Amino acid sequence: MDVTSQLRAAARERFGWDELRPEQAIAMHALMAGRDALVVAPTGGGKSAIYQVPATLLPGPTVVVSPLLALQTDQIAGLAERGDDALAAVRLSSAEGATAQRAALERLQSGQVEYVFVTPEQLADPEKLAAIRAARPSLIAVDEAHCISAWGYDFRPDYLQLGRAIRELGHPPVVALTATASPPVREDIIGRLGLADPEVVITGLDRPNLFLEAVQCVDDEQRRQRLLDRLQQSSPPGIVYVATRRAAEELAAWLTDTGIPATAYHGGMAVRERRRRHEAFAADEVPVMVATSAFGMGIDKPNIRWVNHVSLPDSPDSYFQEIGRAGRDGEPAQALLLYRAEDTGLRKFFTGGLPATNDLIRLAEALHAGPKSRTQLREKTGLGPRKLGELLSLLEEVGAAAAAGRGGKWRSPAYTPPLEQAAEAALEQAQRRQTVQRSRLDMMRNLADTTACRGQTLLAYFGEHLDQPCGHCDNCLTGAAREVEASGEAGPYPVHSRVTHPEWGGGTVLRYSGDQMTVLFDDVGYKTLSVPVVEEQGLLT
DNA sequence: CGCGTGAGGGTTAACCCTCACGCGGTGCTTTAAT
Repeated sequence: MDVTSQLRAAARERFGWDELRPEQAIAMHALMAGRDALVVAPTGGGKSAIYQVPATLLPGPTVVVSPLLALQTDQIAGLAERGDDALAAVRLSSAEGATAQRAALERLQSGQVEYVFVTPEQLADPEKLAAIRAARPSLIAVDEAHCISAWGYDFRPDYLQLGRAIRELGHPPVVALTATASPPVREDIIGRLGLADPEVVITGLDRPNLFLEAVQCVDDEQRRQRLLDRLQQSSPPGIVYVATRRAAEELAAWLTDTGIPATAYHGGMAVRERRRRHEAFAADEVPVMVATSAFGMGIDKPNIRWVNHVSLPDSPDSYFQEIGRAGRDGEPAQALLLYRAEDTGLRKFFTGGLPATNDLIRLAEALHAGPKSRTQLREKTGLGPRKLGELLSLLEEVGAAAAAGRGGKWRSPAYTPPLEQAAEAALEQAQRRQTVQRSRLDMMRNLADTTACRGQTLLAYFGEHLDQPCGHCDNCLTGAAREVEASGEAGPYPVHSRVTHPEWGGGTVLRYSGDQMTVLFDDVGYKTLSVPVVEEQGLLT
């Protein structure tokens, strides 16, 4: 039986899926042939199948790396529902007691388990990693892989160590899955995981049933009023995204007072309360959810009619992910962005500052004095766990830190640069990342301000090209998009061609709009340039 | 980075301005005390 027939048979018999979509099949074939893959596809687009089906055909267990325990719980429940021993799944996490963990590992060693769910933090534990390695995994799936980029650098540093964990597990085929990833994020995922010539599968990102709008507001009062006006005309269920926990609570209370029953949701609430509210929303008992970005991954509710933003997201990546939760059923849905110029301040703050040179030097020094565990390094340098993770990975990137064997310790590599030089290189690396992140925020601002077609602008950001204006945004509706289109310069360089700027280096042309062009530079991120200026001064080559 | 807040000073006395300061998201983990 050939691979295609095997995959089809497994999908039908084990999971009850009669058809495999072409994108699913392409990715599965790559994995079956021993290759890595990166899949960008919307939630609910059958991403899980891409690892679940090949897992049943490959000889060993499959390691599933997933960021949230709640997400893992749902996925394990979904597999258990099939009632098939060949789909047995276990989880290693802080939610399991010592006894449960031992039992899970024993089942894993004796070959009774097909799927092992873990967080990146679990793989950072040398003993657990060794136990998983002993079970000889034949496939690794990294779900919600954009978390590497979004969280790895400061929030959850173990995300940056996934590449090493994969190597230590013998680098079986790896599939990274996410609903959104702009080119820099894709590059980050591939680089960080150490994917080798992966099969990259990107499904259509345009969402014709989503109507996109953006309105700039002068103050919060006006913004609230506009939101209220809109909500009074909209049918629930819907999500309002806000930037802070306090705003979530206050806005939910205010809407409720005004006659629109709303519930708040954010990361500061007790886990049980969060789950209760999430379930109430899923069951249509709560019509309006006012939430921070904590309300996101794992929401697979088909009938969300609108997603409104009452603050500017930090990037088109986040924006796309958040509005993407509306209209999964294919019925018309609205995405309204109410923003203020001042919103960018908070986002810049969240991006974080640059590390102190002193801290970098002290850490490099401590490593130089001999191999140390994280705990020892924290004692030696006085750095908090999060900061330590961030600085360690920066030093690792510039060759001034490395894992010392498999014991979870860190050391200075043999040819480590001098302390000051290492610190300077690490700082430059952090600066580069900050510059790129800020350019993504600029692009978000751009997307909000533009009078051009928003669908085209958004897709261009992701490196995709829409031949025609999208026809489902406010600017298309008013005709503003057509005017911009009509005044558009014929670009001197084709879309997606490579160019070089004297100061910013190499980049890729993404889009022309009016007399502006957007270029994604490898080192400094997204830039918008004036086409006449570029032509007159011969800025690009 | 930029907002809201409260203290303090200045004063045509009940308010106005200035300035400093705190605050702000995302979740894993593990552990100590009830």
